[in-house]
Amino acid sequence: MKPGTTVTMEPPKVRAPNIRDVARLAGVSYQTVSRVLNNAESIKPSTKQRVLEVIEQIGYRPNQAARALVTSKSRTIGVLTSQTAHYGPTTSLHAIEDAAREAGYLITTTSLSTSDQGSITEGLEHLMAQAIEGLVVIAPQVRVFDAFRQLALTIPLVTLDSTGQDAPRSLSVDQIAGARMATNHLIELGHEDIVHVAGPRDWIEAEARMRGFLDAINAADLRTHRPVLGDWTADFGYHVGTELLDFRDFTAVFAGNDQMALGLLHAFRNAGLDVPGDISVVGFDDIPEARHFFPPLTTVRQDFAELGRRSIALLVGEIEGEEDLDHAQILPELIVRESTARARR
Amino acid sequence: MKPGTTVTMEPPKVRAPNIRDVARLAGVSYQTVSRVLNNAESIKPSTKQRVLEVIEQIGYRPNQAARALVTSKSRTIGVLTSQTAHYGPTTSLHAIEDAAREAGYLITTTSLSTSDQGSITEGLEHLMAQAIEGLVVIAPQVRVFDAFRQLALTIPLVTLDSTGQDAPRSLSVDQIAGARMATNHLIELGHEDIVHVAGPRDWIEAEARMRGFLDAINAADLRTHRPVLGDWTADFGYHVGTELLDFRDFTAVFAGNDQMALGLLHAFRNAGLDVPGDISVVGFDDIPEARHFFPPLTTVRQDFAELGRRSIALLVGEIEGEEDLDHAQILPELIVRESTARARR
DNA sequence: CCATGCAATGTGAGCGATCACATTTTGTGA
DNA sequence: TCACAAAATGTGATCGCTCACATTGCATGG
Repeated sequence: MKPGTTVTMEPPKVRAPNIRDVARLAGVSYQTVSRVLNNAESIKPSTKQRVLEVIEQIGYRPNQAARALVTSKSRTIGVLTSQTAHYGPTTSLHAIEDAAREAGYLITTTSLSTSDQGSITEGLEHLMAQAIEGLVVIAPQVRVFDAFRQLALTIPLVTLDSTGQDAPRSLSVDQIAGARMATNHLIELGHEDIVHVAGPRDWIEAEARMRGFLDAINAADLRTHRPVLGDWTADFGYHVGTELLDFRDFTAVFAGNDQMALGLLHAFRNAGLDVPGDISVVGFDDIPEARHFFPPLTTVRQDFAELGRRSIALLVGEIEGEEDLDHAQILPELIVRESTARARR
Repeated sequence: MKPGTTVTMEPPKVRAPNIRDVARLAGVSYQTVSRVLNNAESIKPSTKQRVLEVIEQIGYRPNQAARALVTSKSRTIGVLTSQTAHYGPTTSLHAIEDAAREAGYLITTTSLSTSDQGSITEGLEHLMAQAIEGLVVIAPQVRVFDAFRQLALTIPLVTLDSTGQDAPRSLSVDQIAGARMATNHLIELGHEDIVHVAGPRDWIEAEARMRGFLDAINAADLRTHRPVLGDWTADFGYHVGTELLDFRDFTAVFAGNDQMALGLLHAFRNAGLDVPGDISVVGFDDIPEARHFFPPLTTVRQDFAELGRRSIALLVGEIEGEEDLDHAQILPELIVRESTARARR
């Protein structure tokens, strides 16, 4: 085999303007230009003006790599998210991007297709290779914390989780309260046999909703079966709905999210049952489509955008060493529509 | 120099190890370490091995900023996306992230909350400030191209659009064909009065679907009203569905996406109409929930993940100067479920 | 009129890597 | 045995910027 012939293409002569080009054209030193770029104080307004004009004129853009190299600050925040196209995480992500951009930070996202330890570690490594200054974990699974600890990472971390106790810094919608609200709503309607279709085992959110459900059940001195563990999809809701009808007696279902609720509605309809006449169904999230389900879904609304914004506020605060950060939980809201009614007796 | 005389008691800085630390510990020059990092050819296996061991041992991570500075390559791809939590764009985005990571590129995303020219330009500027080497535009609106041209950007661009003619490099699901398939399906069922509820005016995808619809209508010598322009949401579908019933005669609706179709189903059901008995409805996208709508929705499936993967293949190919890139359109697929039936006469 | 002090601006060094080229080591055939 | 090319490794310069410190300009007061 021939030795690797490295095809070195002649780089175009057109080099991007640098700080010295600006300095020369403005008739100042490069340090003065640097001061203008960094809003230093002792700069004569007329000088600043002149420099800014040159920058504008030649379309100068500061080289972030050079800046990052010398300051060892990347101004980049990493986001680790699970690879789901769900409404909640996506909405939060958009809000995070907006908020970060506004705070002058850059976002790099890595999504996890699988939730095994290996891919989590790999995703984290990928982000760390970019020298991120902070990390946001959306829809976190418990294992993320293990991976984080294992890598002995020291950057600030904010998780959009639920319990607020696993991670030192976390932020969340109070999902336990939300689940309690949903369950109590059913209890108040007279339901005594309520099934909970939960999310996957290792999702913190799933666990919190389950806990809220069980809290409410216990407080009302009711009994229940062990919650069914699902995968958040409508398909799962449909299948479990079909199966449930075969071997369980119940008058209401509290689904861990709206998609699974949709599948349940489908299954019950197929079986000739009326919702809410025969069975009441409650979801969680209040995705924009929930009000157009048949019947329109009673669910728990979460403010995902607010969650995203606050997570960045928290993280940036921590990166920049501020005190008194706002960790308060966000309260969800019960939205009663037409999928719930008094229990038949 | 005399060994032993210099007591190296440097104050242990909390500095991350650099290439020279590795070199010293491995007993080679920094250049050799660099060669190992970049998989250069002429490295003795034993040397390489030793260097890799040191790297592993002290947890050395190459500094991307320094590398980017000297190579003027950021290995970063920007993604510009609209701030919607919709299934399609989100799925593509995840696929893009995966594919990019695999190709050794980093993704930074910017989402546009509004679609005015200003915010598009701002979003592009934000990405350019990171020296991105390529740009992927998801769910592009026509104005993005104007902004791109106006900034006189010279980096490779791939758009996940539909028509494939506005941009020099674009990749798409053949949405015109998809819309034609959906419409022909209705025509074959004997429908003669078909309404199209389209997406927003400045979305290329909306336009392509509209064009496919009109093509099919014309080919069948049918007449139709001017399509209604919507906003992709279920809410809009619901409202327009209610209004349509008041002043138009039709037996079928082709909705620009599944969400609007869901809203239409809701509106028709509210009016006491049966789908598909009285009215047939077709959607577009095949979101995972579509099969659980009431009734399960006939729709056009797009392979969003494949689209995302191919967009990165295309972009990376272009960045690295390859030839023979695959621009072939991806064919969508008609999924017939229960929301369509023969026209009543 | 000059020492003083502060505001404004300039100079040299270096962040951590790669590039181009220089140098040493190794392998080969005459 | 030795010239000599190829393989392996080393040295100096440099990317664009910020840092720490040095220098200049200019009003002020004694």
